[in-house]
Amino acid sequence: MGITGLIPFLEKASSKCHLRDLRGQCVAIDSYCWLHKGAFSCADKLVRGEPTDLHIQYCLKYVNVLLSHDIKPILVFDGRHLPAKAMTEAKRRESRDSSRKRAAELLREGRTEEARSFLRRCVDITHEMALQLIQECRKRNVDCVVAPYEADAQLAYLNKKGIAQTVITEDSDLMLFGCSQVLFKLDLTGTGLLIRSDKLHLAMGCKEQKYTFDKFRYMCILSGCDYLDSLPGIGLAKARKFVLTTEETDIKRALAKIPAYLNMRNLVVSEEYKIEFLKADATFKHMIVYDPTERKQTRLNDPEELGTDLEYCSNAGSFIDEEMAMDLALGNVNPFSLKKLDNWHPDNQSCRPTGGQTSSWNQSAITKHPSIWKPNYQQKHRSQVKPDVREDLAIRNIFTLQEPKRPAPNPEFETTERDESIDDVLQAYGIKQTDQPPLKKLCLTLANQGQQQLSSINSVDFQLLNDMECLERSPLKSQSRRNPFQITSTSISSNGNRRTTGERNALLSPTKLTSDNTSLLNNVSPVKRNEFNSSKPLQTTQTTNLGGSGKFDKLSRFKRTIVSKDGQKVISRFFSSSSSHSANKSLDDAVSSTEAIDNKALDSTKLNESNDPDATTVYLLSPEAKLHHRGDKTPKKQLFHHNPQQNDEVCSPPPPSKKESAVEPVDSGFVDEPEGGFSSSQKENETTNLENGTESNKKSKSSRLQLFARKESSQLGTKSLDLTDNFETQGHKETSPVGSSTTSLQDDVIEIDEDSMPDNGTGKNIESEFTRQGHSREQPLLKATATQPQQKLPKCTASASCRRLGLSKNKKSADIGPTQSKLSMFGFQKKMQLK
DNA sequence: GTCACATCGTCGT
DNA sequence: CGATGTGAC
Repeated sequence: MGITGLIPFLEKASSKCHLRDLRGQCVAIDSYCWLHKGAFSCADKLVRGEPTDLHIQYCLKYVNVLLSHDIKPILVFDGRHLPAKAMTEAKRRESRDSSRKRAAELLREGRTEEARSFLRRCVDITHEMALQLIQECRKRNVDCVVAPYEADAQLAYLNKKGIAQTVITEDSDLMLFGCSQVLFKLDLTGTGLLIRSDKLHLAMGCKEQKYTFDKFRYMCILSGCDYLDSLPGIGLAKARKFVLTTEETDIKRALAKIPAYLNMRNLVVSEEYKIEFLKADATFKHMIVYDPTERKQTRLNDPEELGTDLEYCSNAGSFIDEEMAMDLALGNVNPFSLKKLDNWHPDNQSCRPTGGQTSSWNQSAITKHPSIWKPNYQQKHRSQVKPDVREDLAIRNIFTLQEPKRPAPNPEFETTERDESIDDVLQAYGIKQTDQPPLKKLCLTLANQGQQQLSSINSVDFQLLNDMECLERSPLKSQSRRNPFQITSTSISSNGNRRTTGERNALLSPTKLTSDNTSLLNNVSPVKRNEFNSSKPLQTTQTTNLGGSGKFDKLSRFKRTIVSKDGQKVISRFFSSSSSHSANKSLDDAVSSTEAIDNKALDSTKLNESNDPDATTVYLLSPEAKLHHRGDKTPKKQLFHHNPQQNDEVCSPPPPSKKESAVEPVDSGFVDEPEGGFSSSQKENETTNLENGTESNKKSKSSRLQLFARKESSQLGTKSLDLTDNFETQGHKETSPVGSSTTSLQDDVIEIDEDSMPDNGTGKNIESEFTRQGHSREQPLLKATATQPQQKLPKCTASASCRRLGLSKNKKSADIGPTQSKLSMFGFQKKMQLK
């Protein structure tokens, strides 16, 4: 049950967070949450015992999203039930049984819809499901741990030990176990609510000096927790009042004073309650957990260290023998029966990851994260405590075991890496220093020859050059045999829409990622980057400093916005109304359908249908968003129309939407791009490609479009240019997707002449904008053609989005205006208006 | 204002 | 599991 009302109570200790803010970290996940949510998609099958892996795939989507943000996930699963929770579990089982019976009755009566709702309520997350997910994770080299008892304590232990810097869960109990920071309400777009324990005093409403974590925990237990019901009439508010009022340090004596402090004369604090309170407290502090690096069970905190009488630890679990404990932690045994189900062992050579393969993932995926099960993991990877993507945590290439890809930008570099030598930096990025001079020379030459020449050089490289110069490091020496930044690969097949596996691999290979360079070194020297951005017209990143404060954290939350011409409407992805729920199939349909739908076949059909040279479209969705909105009927996708006469063969176009005249809020990705985050964008594309190879074309096109936008922004004046040749392969026909493009460099604004776009007057135009340096001027940056129903817009409200984030509707940002307030809330807000 | 309790949604398309 | 609404005190 958690602590009722705790998350809203902790509002002041919480902040909206995007996974990009956790880049480079190791994160421990309460996998039950994902499995439980995922089980909703196939509840009837699970209840009936029919084979399905939809819930597993749902979890893997989350794993994928984490990987795409350079985050090492550790999936943690519940183990045995604590004696203290036996009652709760019995009640749940009872409830599930009655739901099942009710569902069966309704089914017999033919009331299938009602039956369905009861079927959902009786889904139990079994260890077999957990094992199914664990096995998929093993294939991908994603670590999993089954807790001896509750996952909560295990998560807290991984956090306490420094193995995981953040914990992801939906259960507010995690805060009581002492996690330093917990991410709640994570969605597939990567946004969540981060609560930090060092801010808890703000939520408690007391001075930092007066605050102790013990007080917080006492408050929560008093208000009622899993291990102890609250005294009647005591909730969070009264418990808070009490723990802040009493000066009594001995909690047992303090408890006796509750009625007096709270003016509740009728309240009786029994001796039994006091003991149960101390037991509950000890359960939170000393629950048995598993240490994967030591390979043994231990307690979350040492009772001796905290002066806790072991007598009170009776509800905190008991130890089991070492070998069984290991098997339990690995997931090999059923936690309750201890029956052996699997025989996986990290030391066993035959248990190496083979790569993921599911019905919708037709690419293998093996992360290169070091496993926590490797001996001396913590000694070897101590730097994990300090986020550092370069050595330990980078997902170098989750597709293959090829050479590492240069890691995505890490905001942490701003503070931690600035003093490194350029050699170190370049090496860290897998760039040989000898690779640099020709590029540098070329850039300088071209720069000297004037702006016109720059159309033939990747402006991203110019940015890199500048950053290198800004670093003022020792001159680089010899000539390179290979320029890692040069545009080499052939990303587009001549048939335009379909790539062979080889072509796809080429597209995904590290050397292909020329666009990664966008801002690699920007992150090394953001200050210099800013200087560069403001002083030179050749601007390739969308870096924006909304507040003009120079604070990089604000920079990192740069917002690319999509605005109307008058800039009135502000619509974020969160304002997008969710797609209307289609009429549910009858339960009979769902449960009796034994013909599995071949998604792959469906997708390929769509792809073929979409192969229409007259209606080339490009998704502007972020890869994360695409995870959500796949398929041509999903409403949140934003289509970008190209002039077919421009011989655009960028990639396979998705089938044009049926209602081209309608417009839907533009979604993310395009606006959600981390600053300079091209590598991450690419990576995300790769990751999402895992799900479905046929998606790769449009996704990579989205990526290129983003680059395209940036490249456009780098051009002065009005100029028509063949952008794609700059970053696509030479020798492949690929012309600018739009005819004439105008840019306004000073405002980082790109304007693509809408007249060049064949929307035939049926589409609505959307203008997007980069705001920069606090400019309030809203300039059109990109006009795109959208295909979504305009009618959905009014549904989108700020309060709805607040609710979604678990924030108070009344929450306001004091120092910024309403628009920027929203911007800061969502990080990647967009403004949009429809004509 | 605070708390207790009941009810609903969680996915997917 | 949390979010939300309602009613009692």
